[in-house]
Amino acid sequence: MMMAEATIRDVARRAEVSVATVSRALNGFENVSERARERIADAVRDLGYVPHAGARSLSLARTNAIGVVLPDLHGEFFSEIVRGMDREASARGYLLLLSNLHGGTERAILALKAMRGRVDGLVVMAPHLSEEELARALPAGLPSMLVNTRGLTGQYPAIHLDNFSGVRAVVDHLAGLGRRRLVHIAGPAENIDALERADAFRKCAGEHGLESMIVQGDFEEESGAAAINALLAAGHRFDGVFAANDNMAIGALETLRRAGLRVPEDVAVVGFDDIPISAHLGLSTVRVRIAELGQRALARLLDGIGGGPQSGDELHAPELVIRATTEA
Amino acid sequence: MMMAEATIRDVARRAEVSVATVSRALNGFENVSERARERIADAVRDLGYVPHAGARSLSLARTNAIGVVLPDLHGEFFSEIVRGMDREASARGYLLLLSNLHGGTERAILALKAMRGRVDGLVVMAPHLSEEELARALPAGLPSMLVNTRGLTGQYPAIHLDNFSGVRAVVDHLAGLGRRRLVHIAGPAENIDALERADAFRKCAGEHGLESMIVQGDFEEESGAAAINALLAAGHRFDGVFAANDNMAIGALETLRRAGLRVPEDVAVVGFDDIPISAHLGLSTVRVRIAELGQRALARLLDGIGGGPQSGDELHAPELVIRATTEA
DNA sequence: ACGGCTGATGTAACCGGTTACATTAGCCAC
DNA sequence: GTGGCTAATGTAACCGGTTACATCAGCCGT
Repeated sequence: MMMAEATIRDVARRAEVSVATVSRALNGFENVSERARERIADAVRDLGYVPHAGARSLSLARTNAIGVVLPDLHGEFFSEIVRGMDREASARGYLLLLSNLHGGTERAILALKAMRGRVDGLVVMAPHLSEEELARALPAGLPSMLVNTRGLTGQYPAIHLDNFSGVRAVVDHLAGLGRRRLVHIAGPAENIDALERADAFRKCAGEHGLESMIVQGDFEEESGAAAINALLAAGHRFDGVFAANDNMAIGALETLRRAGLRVPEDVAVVGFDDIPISAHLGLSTVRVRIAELGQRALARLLDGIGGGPQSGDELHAPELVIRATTEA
Repeated sequence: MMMAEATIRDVARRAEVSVATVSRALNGFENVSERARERIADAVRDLGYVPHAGARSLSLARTNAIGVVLPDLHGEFFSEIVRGMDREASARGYLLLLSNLHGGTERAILALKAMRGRVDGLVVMAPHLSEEELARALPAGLPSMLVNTRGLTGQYPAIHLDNFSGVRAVVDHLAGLGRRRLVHIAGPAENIDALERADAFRKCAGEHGLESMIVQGDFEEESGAAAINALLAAGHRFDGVFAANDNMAIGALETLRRAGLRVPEDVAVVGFDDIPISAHLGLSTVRVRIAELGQRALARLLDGIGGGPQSGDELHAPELVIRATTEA
């Protein structure tokens, strides 16, 4: 059972035909006689021959694989985006070559270069690489799709989460409920989504003429709790909290209740992401269909490889989900 | 910027040396003159040369990639096991080639064969493939590690979740609390973990001399709720529920409370997996360190490829987590 | 009977790297 | 000056597929 792996030449020898004929037979060409076809099928079975995908892609200049380069992502987001990509990839006969970007800039650049010659295209999500670094690292001539990554607009097709429309829906909703003093718990400053959400919040709250303030968080539950504790201790008054993600919203929610405040009567709470737990807790939030975003990114990339239009930026719109933390 | 991608021969020509010298220089061999080294470095920079990993692995018979073949997994489990594998892989300079096994047996076999020549080893989790199918599908000569997969013991190294010890801890715990009439909500019949948990439950409950029954679920939250509803409607009495996973336990928990039963006073509830939401709901459960399992699988596989001992089966022990649904 | 056509097959170059082996240059000792 | 040694380099085969092109057999019409 542990025989050395057979090559196409072994098959040719055993079937007493040439390698060209074997190759043609295995790839379903018409011009192969029935006799040859049978002999080859027998030889393949006897030898347990499986084509060497690496060699194949070298001569075809085509790998049937797509490289996926992601930063260190939190559980739900990571698995959902990969699931979406996988859905599209396997439907179209592609494999996914995964590379997580831990470590510094240099390692990230190496990781990107390691994709050359392994994949037909790249989906890159690299929020912490600068525009120049990214331009330097992306192998020239490799079709690439940028996801939620700043810069290089126009040079590469990209797909972004439409943070602005999500935030606007939240602020409109809170304003519609008559809330007048809002707090935004922001995510880490180096995160592009966190920044966009904070900016959008500032702008939308301003348009509604609401009193608003922004406190810093880091996307973790504890930072949401800490933010609320600090505000309460400082004697701040507010009737609505909008956290940049659900984790922080949950921390905020539990802290508010522990402090004796009623949600939503005294304070309304809204998150962002719609992670599974949010439904259980009745948290109003903005649903991001992450899998769909991943699927869409891959679909556009593959269409581009197939020769379709290499269109520019695309926005992926999220959706407001109203639950108990904003409606009695 | 969109020049055709340079090859090592282009670099050699521009640096006015042979391809052999370029190859040696780029791979850090000693026997290359300083002068040549510089000229080559210049040429590489000017041309934006990036080695073609596919060609490289063809001649080296080494890809620095590991194939990961998983069934359709639910969010948390999928992302955690991949995270664990990625942690180990990227620490050792390997990439992960991901293939999800949707579709039938034939597609699964094709997916496994597609790995030949792309990877140096395989981590396979294929609970729905029979032993013969698996033996037929695994490319001969490709080091493989089986995860939570029945059969082929001895032929391939494997790592399994130790369902038995987890279940025993649960039943011991419930018995220790004085519970005497237990219900087990089982997972889908074709799932190996579900089967093992149900078997272990039967055995352990028997050893304690407890009254026990098993009802069928499908790992989804709704099936947990449905199971409880059916039992209550039928007038069954019980003081402990052990669901084969947390999702079903949560469905059961909410249904019990909605029916006016107190948890844990009237009925204790235990799940399995320890998904993040369980901590929030105070659900007692069995924690499976999934990432650790994935990491361990990859580590053993890589050790094996490196020539280490190809040891046999390994059990991955989970841990009982006691929370509010079993302790007042 | 023969030229031309069609269909099956084989030969060998190629994809882009690595590397065994041959070759050359440079240096030293005698 | 020459033989022997070492270090640097080049040539070409090889990894395992694909495919352009050449070849060849068989069949047709005239």
